[in-house]
Amino acid sequence: MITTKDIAERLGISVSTVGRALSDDARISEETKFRVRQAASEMGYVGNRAARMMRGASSNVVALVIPDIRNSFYSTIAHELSKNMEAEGFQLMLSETDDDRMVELRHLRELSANRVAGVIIVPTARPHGDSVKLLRGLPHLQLLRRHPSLGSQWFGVDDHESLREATAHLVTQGHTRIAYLGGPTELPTGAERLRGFHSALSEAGLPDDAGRTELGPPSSVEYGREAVRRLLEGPDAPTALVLGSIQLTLGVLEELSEQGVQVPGELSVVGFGDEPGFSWWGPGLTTIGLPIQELATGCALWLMRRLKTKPENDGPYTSVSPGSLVLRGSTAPPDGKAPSGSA
Amino acid sequence: MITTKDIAERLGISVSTVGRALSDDARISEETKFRVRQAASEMGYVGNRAARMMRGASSNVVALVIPDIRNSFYSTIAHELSKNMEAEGFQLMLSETDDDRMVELRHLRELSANRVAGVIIVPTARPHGDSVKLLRGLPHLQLLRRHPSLGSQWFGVDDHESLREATAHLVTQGHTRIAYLGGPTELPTGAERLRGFHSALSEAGLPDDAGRTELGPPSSVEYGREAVRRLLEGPDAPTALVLGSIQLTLGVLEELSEQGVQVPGELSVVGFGDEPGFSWWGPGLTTIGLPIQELATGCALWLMRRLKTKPENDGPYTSVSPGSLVLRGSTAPPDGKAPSGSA
DNA sequence: CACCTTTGTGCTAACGTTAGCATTGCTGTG
DNA sequence: CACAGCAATGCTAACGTTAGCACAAAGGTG
Repeated sequence: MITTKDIAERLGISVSTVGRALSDDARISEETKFRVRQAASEMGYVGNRAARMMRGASSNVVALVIPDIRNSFYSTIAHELSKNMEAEGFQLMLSETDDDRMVELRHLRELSANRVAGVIIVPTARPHGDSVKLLRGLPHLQLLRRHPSLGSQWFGVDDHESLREATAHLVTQGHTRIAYLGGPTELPTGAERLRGFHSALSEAGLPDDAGRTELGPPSSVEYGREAVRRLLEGPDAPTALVLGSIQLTLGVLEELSEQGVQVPGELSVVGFGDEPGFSWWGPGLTTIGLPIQELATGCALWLMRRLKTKPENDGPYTSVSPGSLVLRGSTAPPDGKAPSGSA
Repeated sequence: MITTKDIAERLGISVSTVGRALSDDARISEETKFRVRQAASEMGYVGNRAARMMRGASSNVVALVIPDIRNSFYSTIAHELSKNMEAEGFQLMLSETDDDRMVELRHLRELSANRVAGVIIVPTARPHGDSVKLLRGLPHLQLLRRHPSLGSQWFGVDDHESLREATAHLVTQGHTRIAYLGGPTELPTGAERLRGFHSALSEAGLPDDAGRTELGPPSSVEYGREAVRRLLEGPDAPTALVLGSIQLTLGVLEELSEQGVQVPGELSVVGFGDEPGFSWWGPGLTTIGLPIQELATGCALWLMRRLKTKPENDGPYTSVSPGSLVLRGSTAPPDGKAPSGSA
């Protein structure tokens, strides 16, 4: 690799002069600057950021720590972050945890060793103590999920209200046997979504056991298939289903298609998230739309500002974006009942 | 940030001893090692890789340079790479080019400044001269697309054969007015796919003008919608459509759903790639399946080996994976003709 | 002409880590 | 007891860059 020393030797000047010429220092003559730049360009010089970091410069890398990039929520986020950060000269490091706290810890160790400038993290259910320590030493931001022992900067969506609204929609249509299929309550998002589901039921005066729930790994398509199979068995199968995870939704849709379940005839369904395929699935999937793009842009802007200014303004920050129910054809009153007021 | 010096001062020993204790050097007494590790752990010491790199250690970061992470091909690749590399202690840097050669160049400059250990790149149509220079100085690997001025290591799929097979399938069913909608021929993949399409037509003895083609930005869902609208206009609209890009496929499916086009009645369709929604779209989308996961694993293994061994074995390497046609319900003979032999 | 200022450049140290070489104190052997 | 050998540790330099200070030459001012 070419260094400033190589350029200096070739031009018979000192490394200091080369360094200053490259950083456009006012004290260097225009002629020298020109010759240095010429030589640097010819020789393919690229500054060594590791050396700059040793001199106190900060890294230009921000890490995104997420469960799985194949989840369209996360790839959307990665894209949006990348786009916003590229404009500011930052690079994006991608770390997938697979929702495994030990993998998360290993990644955080590496990120810390690499002295990344900041971290945007969707934490696992219970991050390792060392992960917490490592994050304390880094500007970081929690995304979607929120763990109390991490920093108090958080960008998320209103999980409770989203699920409440979705469930209320089904209640309004007259459903009384409604199932919820979502992630485990260990995850803050899982807990909030389940809570939203129950809120809607109790607000409607429905008994708590009106709602059947299946909680499982939120990023397992396969679990979605199994769970919906279980839910539809037996005589008192629910007439409506609300989902609390995009991957589970994908599994459910596949299974329902394969088994030829009539939607919304036999079962009303409200999905979670919005994928291209959701609009063309069966009668069109009514689903909980989330402003993921805006969320990611918000994160990017916040972090960019945080990294460019003094770290004084590190007060707690919370941004809760509302979801919105996207109405399509997959929900209808059960057994042709009237749309409302029949309980 | 805690350094070895801090640990040394606290324990009243030299930095050398601390460094050696942490790297488990045989010359250091067990007792000292224990004390150093204890202190390091308590103080939250994390080695500074920038400093190690200055001493000749190589980076543990590999960059993935792709057009857009939201494309499921690329998110699958990113996931697979990440998974394989994490096991070897490598981290993944993500750079999105948006198929813009200047953005690509900016990213490569940064990656080079950060002294990444290697690069896996899906190059833009015509990478900038400086991009080529930069890549020459880095172990790199081309993925899917292949540009002659870059290195001779390439992992791709058989674009020509995949499209030939897909088109031949339609020809066999009796279609004589077939359209191809894919990426521009400036992209090596676009050119190969188009060539495959034409190969199938000429093998079938069909005139070249039997095939209508629409070439546009391969990652624009919107362009897919517009293009299929154009294709279906007019009296001699094609009876079958083959696609050459996953994003264009998404656009086409949306548009066909919205317009209520009968598939395969009015139009037979062969998609590109395989997404969750493809199986439940209309009658099920017949599509060109590609072994993206295997491809990514191959890349990861090749690069990990390359980075761990001496760079002697840098001979040309090419891996071409075959695609496979996934038959579902979206293709049928036109106008109820017999499945074959009716031309 | 002595002095100050300006302009352009060089020298040196520092960042954190590590490898080579030097040093210290001890044990064992002749 | 002298000395070799060894175990444990310290000292120093080097990686590439940059900032502070020093320095030389030239021009301007009294």
